[in-house]
Parts: sequence; structure tokens; C-alpha cells
Amino acid sequence: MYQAPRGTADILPVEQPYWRYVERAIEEITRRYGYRRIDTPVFEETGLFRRSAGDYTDIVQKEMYTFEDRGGVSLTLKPEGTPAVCRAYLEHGMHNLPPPVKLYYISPIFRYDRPQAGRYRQHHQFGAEAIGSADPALDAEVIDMAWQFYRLLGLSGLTLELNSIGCKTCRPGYLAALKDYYCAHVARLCADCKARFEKNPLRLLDCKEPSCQEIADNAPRGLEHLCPDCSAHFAALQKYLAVLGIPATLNHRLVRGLDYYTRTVFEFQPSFEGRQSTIGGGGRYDDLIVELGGRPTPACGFATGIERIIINLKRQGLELPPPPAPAVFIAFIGEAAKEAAVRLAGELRREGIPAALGFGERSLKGRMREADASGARYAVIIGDEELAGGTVTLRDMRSATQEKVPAAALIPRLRRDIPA
RNA sequence: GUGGGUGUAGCCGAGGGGACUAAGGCGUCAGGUUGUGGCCCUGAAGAUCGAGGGUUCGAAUCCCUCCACCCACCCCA
Repeated sequence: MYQAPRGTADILPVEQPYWRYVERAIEEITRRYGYRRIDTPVFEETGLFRRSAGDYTDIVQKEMYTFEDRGGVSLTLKPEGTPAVCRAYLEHGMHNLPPPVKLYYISPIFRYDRPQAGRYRQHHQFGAEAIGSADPALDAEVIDMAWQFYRLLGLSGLTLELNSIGCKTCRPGYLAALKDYYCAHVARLCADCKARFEKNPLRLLDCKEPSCQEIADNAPRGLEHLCPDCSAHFAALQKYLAVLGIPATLNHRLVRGLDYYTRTVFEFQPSFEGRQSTIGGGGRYDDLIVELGGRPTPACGFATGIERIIINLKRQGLELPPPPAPAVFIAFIGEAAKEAAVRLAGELRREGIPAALGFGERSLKGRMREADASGARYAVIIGDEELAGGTVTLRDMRSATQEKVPAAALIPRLRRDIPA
């Protein structure tokens, strides 16, 4: 028997109400903040992601689904949404639109990870990108939108962690200070950190290894090495967040897994368990558009995992109403009546009335059991009697009462009795 | 990628070397007389006990290898 590939999942009918619930919230929140939807292909040229995320990130080094098509082009299944949106922004000359250009997406995301609770090889993200402004008020607005989005969903107990990792002016100085400090401690670092020391020193701060943490605790802090501009930007952002009533916790060790971030970075953590269960995050990426061949264009965005949102909604005990039942179940008795039943089902549906028709051979009793199981409010019974009299038996399943009504009167009658 | 746990019908789940021709519940299907549901009663279908190999007279039960899921690390959403 075939199974869904490892780390992927079917989203079964019982799960769909949660997805629809989240999608509706996305629609509502993006409407409020003025974002317009964009959909990009599931795969892009591999270079786009390598360029964007950075060659030494885990995503690029070991998590991409990369393949060559028959024309020899290297393609990669989208491992994150931002580069694809930026590519589309550039490709379609959106820099000619009044900035900031605000775009959102709901997209499958692919990463070759070892699956675990809330971690899949294919998952789905809602992301938003605001391209074309360096104003810290935009950072605040992006964070506010994410925050209000979770609130709208009814997710409680989230915490927002915030940090600034500087820009290309101040980061080199900080990295140098960091390396200076770490030089003396290299011998005591874990194997991963030894590699990070060489390739991606910022990540040193993020190591969970107790011995490394101890070292990281005393490492020079990025916030103290920000250049005046970045420092002012970060101060302004915090001011605006305060104005918006968004409680942010400073985490000087917060570094994101993508190299393109500048200045603002943030993550949302659920209160439940494990810090490694980030539900969403984002930041500013002022150099990415240039990196991809555009003019200097500051930008800011965030993304959140839909599966993780749903996990948390369930943990909170969110109950969603069951899917709607048909209004009418049509039960026929005999072949002649079946033809009338097929016709009636078609008519009801064309009138906008959800109707279910029984299939196959069954006793009337079995048919009524089927009608009951369908959850239909009404059953319409058609047999020889009804056929002969040009009527139809309309049974109210709830009150268990029924009456014969003229066939022609059925639709008006249902129209009247079925609440829209 | 590392370490640990789990794997019995569509779902939940008992059984941990011979009494298993694998319990029970949910669900499905049929019947409980003649054209009628929900409760109830009866019956049926549905499982090569995750897959493959091994030990044994005998394996769902023990061992090995895979696969999948779960948990932690890692990483992130």
C-alpha cells in the first residue's frame, strides 16, 4: 500500500474546518492592514534561495528539495516564501507602485527535515511582506498585524521576542567583537559551534548546549554594538510597539535562520511547551532586493506556520461547528420513483437547495437510516403512491411529522421553511 | 543528522511464546414482516497482528533489518 510521503499529511475533511477558520482570519487581517494576495510557483530556480537565505544556513545546506528538470535547470521546492515574493516584485516592476508594496501569501513550504510534532516536510505558511520603506513604524505595523492575527484567531499566551541584529554598517564590527570574544573559548565549544564560529558566528548565540550557553551569556551583545542609525531605528520601533500596546520581550540572542535579515528580527512563541516550537516570525531585510538585482529597497515581513497555529488552537480546545448537512434527503421506492428522485435532486440543487440522493438498492428503512445519518432536516419520500397522485411526502426529521404535498408545491414550501 | 519510544480491522483498543479459529467498543452493512430514521435487539462483513528475515516443535507475543509515526536534540513554521 502506498502511504503519503514521509513528513507530509493529507488534510482530511474533519480537519478542513480548522483550515477554513484560519483562512478566514487571514482574509480579515490582511484586509485591515491593506495587504494584497500574491501566489508564486511551488518551485523556483535554486539560485534564488541560495542567494537569499545564505549558503551556510541549514535551510540551504541540508533542507532543500532540489532537482534538475529535463532541461538541466536546477529547481528547488520553495523552502520559504520571502525570496519568491521578492523575485515577483522585481520581475513585475512593482517598485513602480506606491511604497510600501504590501503582499501576502498562503503557500506550501518544503524542507527536508526529520518530521516531528508540528514539523513537516511539507507545511503551509501565511506570510506578509511590506516592501519599500525603512520606517520603523512599518516594522511595528507588521508585528502588530501578526499580533492581531493571533488575537483574532483566539490564540492566547503568545509571547513576542524581539531583537535587532544591525545592518551592514554595524554588523561587521559586532561580528569582529564576537569573534574576538569567542576566540578564547573555541576549545570549549560544541562541534556545531566550532563550525558556526567559522561560518556563521551570529548563530553561536543561539546554541542550546549548556556549556555554550554559558559562553554565549557573557558574549558581547549586539544591541550594544548597533550603529547610531540602527540604534535609533530600534528605539523607535519599541516606542511604536508600546504605543500599539504590543508587549515585546527583548532577546539579545534571537537570531533568525536566514542570512538576509537586517535590524529587526522577531519570533512568536506559544506558551505551551518547548521554545523550539516557534509559531511565527520575521524581520526586516533591507538588503535582499539589492542582492536579487534590484535597486536599494528596504523591506520587512513575517511568516507563520498554519499547521502550528492549528495545533495550538486545538490545545486550547477550540471547537468548530460541524460541516453543514444537506437540507433535504430524497428517498425513493422503486425504479419509477427513482427517475423522479433523480430529477427532483437536480431541481433542488439548481434552486440552491442542498439535496442528497440515496444510491443503490436499499429498503425504505435503510433509506431512512441513511437520511438520518446525513443530518438532513427534511426527507422527501417518493414511491408509487406519490407518483400516482403527483405528490411527494415531505417529512420533517426533527419533529417526525410528515405530509403529502403536491410535487409542484415542494420547492416553494422548502424555500419558505429552510432558513437561508 | 543523533538518541529514545511506539506500530493489532476505517477508528479506539485487549492480548507480551502454545487455550488466538486474535476480545471488546465505535463506525459500516443487513435484519427485527408488509412504504419510514434516531434508542434498543440480532446478525454479518472487515486483520496475511507495519514489512521482510531469523530463533523455536510452535511467534501478534523473542531477536535482527527496514518502514512509518511519536518524543527529545538539532533546526525552524
